[in-house]
Amino acid sequence: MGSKKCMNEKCCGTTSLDLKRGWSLKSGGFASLCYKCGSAYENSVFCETYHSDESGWRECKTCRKILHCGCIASKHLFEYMDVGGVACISCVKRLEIQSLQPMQIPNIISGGKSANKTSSQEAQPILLGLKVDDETRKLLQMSRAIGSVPPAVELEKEESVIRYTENSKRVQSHPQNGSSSVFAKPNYSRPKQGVKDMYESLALASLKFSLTSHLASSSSVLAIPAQGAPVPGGMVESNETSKGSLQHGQKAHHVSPKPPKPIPAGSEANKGSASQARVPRPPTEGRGSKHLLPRYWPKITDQELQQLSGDFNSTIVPLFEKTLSASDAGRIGRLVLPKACAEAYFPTINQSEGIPIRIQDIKGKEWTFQFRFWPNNNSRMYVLEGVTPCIQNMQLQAGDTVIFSRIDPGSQLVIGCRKAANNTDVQEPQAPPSLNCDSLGEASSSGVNDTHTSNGGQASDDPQPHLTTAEKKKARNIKNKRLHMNNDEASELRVTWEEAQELLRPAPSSEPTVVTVDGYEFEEFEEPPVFGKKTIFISQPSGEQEQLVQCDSCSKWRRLPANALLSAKWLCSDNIWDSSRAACSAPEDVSPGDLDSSSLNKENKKQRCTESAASKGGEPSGLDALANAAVLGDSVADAGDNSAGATTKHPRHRPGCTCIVCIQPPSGKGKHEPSCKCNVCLTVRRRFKTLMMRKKKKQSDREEKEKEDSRAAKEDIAGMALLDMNNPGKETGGGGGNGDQTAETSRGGGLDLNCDPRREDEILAESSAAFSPVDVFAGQNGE
DNA sequence: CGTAGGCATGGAG
DNA sequence: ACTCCATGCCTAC
Repeated sequence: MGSKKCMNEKCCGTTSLDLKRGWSLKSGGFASLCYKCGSAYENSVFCETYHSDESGWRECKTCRKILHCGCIASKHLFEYMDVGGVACISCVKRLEIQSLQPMQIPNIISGGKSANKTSSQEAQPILLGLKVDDETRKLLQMSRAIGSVPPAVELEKEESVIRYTENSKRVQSHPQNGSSSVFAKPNYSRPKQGVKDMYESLALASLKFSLTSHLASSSSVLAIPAQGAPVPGGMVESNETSKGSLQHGQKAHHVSPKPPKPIPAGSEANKGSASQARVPRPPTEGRGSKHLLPRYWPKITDQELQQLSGDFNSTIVPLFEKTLSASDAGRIGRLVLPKACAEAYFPTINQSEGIPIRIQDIKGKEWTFQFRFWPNNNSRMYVLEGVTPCIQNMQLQAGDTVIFSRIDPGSQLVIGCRKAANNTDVQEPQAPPSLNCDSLGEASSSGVNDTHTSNGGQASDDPQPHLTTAEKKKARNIKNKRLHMNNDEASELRVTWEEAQELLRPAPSSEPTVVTVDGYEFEEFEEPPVFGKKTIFISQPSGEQEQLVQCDSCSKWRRLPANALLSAKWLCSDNIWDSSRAACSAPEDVSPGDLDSSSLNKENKKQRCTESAASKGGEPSGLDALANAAVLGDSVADAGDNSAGATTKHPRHRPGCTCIVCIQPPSGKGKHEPSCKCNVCLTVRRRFKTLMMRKKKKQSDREEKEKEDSRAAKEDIAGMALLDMNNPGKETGGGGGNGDQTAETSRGGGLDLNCDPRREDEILAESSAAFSPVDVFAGQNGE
């Protein structure tokens, strides 16, 4: 495979066959370019055989992008770069190799967009050296053989030395002539990420090297810090070698045993299973994968890679990965692509609208996304649009990782995923941690997925096996952002949680211990609660309570004893109380119409509830009242009270809704005993407690604020406060006030059934004159 | 009013 | 000082 010739007869290289692949085409594919003449050859037919063995990455002197890779062409490119020639396929502005004499130092090379930023700062070449002697080479080769040395630090046969100065200067020395070419990074005036990456890379090498140093403890060396120069992450220690490494041929000494920034892959490597080591793989070829942060390096095990390659019967080239942010995984469906990755591995786009791009998932299913960008601060922000279906298909959420790979030949892009090792950081507590992309099934390898985990690989040993430091930070970020929810969001969650509580049932086997708190009795259970099937409690005219439950299979409603405890999933066949109804084929206990109509509107329902309860002489309250409204009441209404007319108020109220509105009892009726332990009373007490706390807090806040503001425009402020009182929760004060009032008045002083539950509570808190849980019912009921 | 698109902003590195 | 990018915000539909 590797032996290719440039077909351009005028190519300066003539017979040499050094083509560099990775030039993206508008078609979405990639071309190979002769780095000498720039001739492009579609179909990436070159170099495949070299990728695995000769990968490495270099920085283009012109554009500063990381030209990478593993192909032999890039290695040659590197060599030419060493002698001053630059054939960067990324920046296009190639310097003819012949135009420079060997070792002519292209100190500042024009071309890169940041080239103009360079210049003046000619830092002394304080070096971070990477020097290898034969012994080291053997060691590294061994390490590489077991997968513990990232390609990023793989060796060149010529033992080129790559060094980085403190100020991001890069020095290369070439062993063949013993001299060095020094060229400044265009914007080395600031510590650039790319340099940090380099540091990390070297640090990684150092770490891994040290991890494998038992193989040859006496051998030489890797990362050598500069003279007193602090090395990011403190991964290497200063050493005299730094001076030595200035001069080619001088051996660097010594490996710093001090681990660099924790790069978990390293620790994995330490586990010895090379093929399963989740090693961050440095950028494969791609135009200008410059400064591709290690966090984006695809972390995939050799085993995964092999398996996936096998699955696809092709060569899989992991490109990059990204941990999904909240917005990536959100409903907007926009996945922000790291700029460097987008520019390196995706087709070049010139229009903001971008292009549709087709990406396969592991199953071979093809997704089409819109690959586009937005102008952003003189730069671009690349996004993939329309990813929601794919994300959902893979059941990914924030904190999980998507991995982009490429299938060769053909350059088909593949998207895979890796679930966060511990979703509890960012996900709901009940979500079990998962390492697999369920939707991707077993074929999760190839960097595209986490096959090894599904194969019972080593990941299970390591709580956070594959997370890089950056990822952990990101995870923390996500976590923090989640924690930094504003009050509104928190309220939303509270509501959800309260709703969830309605589904909690005591464990069947557990007996409650009754404790009294503030005069209220609570049942405590030894066993954790279980989620039960949501049911509707109803009261028979006889006063007997029942509950209605809907079959998860046929959706028919069944009447069950009130004390029946149901699992979250319930089928007719589970009806042990009524064998005649223990099959889906049995007629429904309650007509669907009753239930459907019950979801119409609350106001109607409330009225119906009142009417039906009154007419039946019962004293339903709370959930019972709701249930009656939902079932019996609706029946009544359907039979004779359709004239009431449906409104759109409070459409969320449905059978089983336990909001404070729905569970209120009819006016003047249904007062329970203070010690009543029914669901309604417990719920009300709980809510009452919350209300009081909020009220107190709100009052104190308000008082404080009023104290501050009272000096200025007292009357106006008072007016505003009055408005606020009238419109609690309204951020925009004035406008809606009258309308709301009118609405409420028209409902006879009742509640706005459309109101936000949070507001609902506030209204309750402020409108309830008497603060007994039971009176909360009555108080809001227009009495 | 809800949603989506597009851009702006600001924190982090 | 600068870039990147997560997310907020505004506007149009």
